[in-house]
Amino acid sequence: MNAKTSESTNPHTAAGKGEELAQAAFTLFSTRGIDRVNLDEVAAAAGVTKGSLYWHYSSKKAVVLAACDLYYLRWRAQISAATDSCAGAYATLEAAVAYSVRSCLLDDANRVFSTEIVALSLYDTDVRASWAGFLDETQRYFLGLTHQAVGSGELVCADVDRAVDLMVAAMEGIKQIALFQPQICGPQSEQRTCIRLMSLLGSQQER
Amino acid sequence: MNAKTSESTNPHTAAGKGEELAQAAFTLFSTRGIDRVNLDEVAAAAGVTKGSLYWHYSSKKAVVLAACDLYYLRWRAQISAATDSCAGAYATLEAAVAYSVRSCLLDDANRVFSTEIVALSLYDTDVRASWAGFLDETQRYFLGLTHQAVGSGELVCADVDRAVDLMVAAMEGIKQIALFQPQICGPQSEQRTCIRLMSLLGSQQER
DNA sequence: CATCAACTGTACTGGTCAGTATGGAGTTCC
DNA sequence: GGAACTCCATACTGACCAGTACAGTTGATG
Repeated sequence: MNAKTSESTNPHTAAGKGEELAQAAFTLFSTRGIDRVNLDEVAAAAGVTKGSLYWHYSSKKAVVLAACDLYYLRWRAQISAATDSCAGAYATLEAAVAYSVRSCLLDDANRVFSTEIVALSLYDTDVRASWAGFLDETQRYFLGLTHQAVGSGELVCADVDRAVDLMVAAMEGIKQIALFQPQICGPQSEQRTCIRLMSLLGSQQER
Repeated sequence: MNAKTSESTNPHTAAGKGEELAQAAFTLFSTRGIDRVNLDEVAAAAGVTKGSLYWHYSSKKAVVLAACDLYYLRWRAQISAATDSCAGAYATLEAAVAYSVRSCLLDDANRVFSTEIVALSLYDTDVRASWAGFLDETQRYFLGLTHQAVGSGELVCADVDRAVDLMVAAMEGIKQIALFQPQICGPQSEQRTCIRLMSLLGSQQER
């Protein structure tokens, strides 16, 4: 009960050990899974020991939640990096879908981490709430872009809300199924997947 | 190394303790998760002790794989029960999708078990191979029905293979997302989800 | 210099649990 | 009747690991 609580919920010491521990935890969790990584390893990967880790975080669950927050931050940074050179809502939407598909199919760390968190969410309401917020954020992100693309006449879609729902669900499903069908991870399949997902959002209008 | 191997791979003693242990394991695993259930509990739920369990199964992993096989058996039984009164490929397809959506959205045990197995598949190649076979079976099931419906003129679909791929992926995604959006589990939403998924397979032809 | 707070390391505890060792009970078959 | 096999229970081991106790160390501040 030191500064633990404020640290884990509000890591104001940006590049401090708290942050470094969260990064080490994320790296380990997303390669070997949460249950298979102990906090001694996390601490060691950050260059400290468990005694120090427990000063920054009150429990393993707090470490997991910090790793989640880091994952969200990185998603935001990467999705905006993948789309910042795009002009127009439709092009942005295409780039965002392309980035998401790529990370679903090729980024093992992404798959491992999200699968682990989903499994944890079955039993832990805090983790579930955290991940639900993130899912909601991504959904709203795609929803906003799709509405923009429809508004600008680049896209025609009868029911944007449901279309985005379905597209996001399909994306999650593809991420999961890719683990069992590695053959769908090739570049040509990746592109076809993007086209299929985009078609769920409506039909593109020529100018 | 007793009769363990033959038992776990070929449970010929149909209603024996081996089967009963697998059922107990499935029930426990699909409510509390695999890591959170120990083999003493599994044995106790089947009315025996761990010593007996280890005569029937060589390891916890063997118990998990037996529970998987039980899950596959039950899926086959339930999907055929849900469709056996249907006349025609399209009606069968509709009923199969409706059953799958219902079990995705409302059946917690189904969600917990499959999520746990997917998470385990990240690290265990045997479990992954087992689940991959099941995914392949379900995919081929929907593929066969869709081809039939197209062949009989009830359905029009340009690319059946890709359409089924996408529909199955969307179904998996919906199952996962439902954990975080309980509001989509209502009956009216369930029906809309079915219609949406069916529309992925093509457009129905009036007779 | 004394004091306090931030931070870290070492060593330990307590609980959990997969897997093992072993000694049976019941049955079958020679 | 005894040998062999099937099935089961009791008791134990050994490893793992989250969390705790506590004693530093460092640096800022009055």
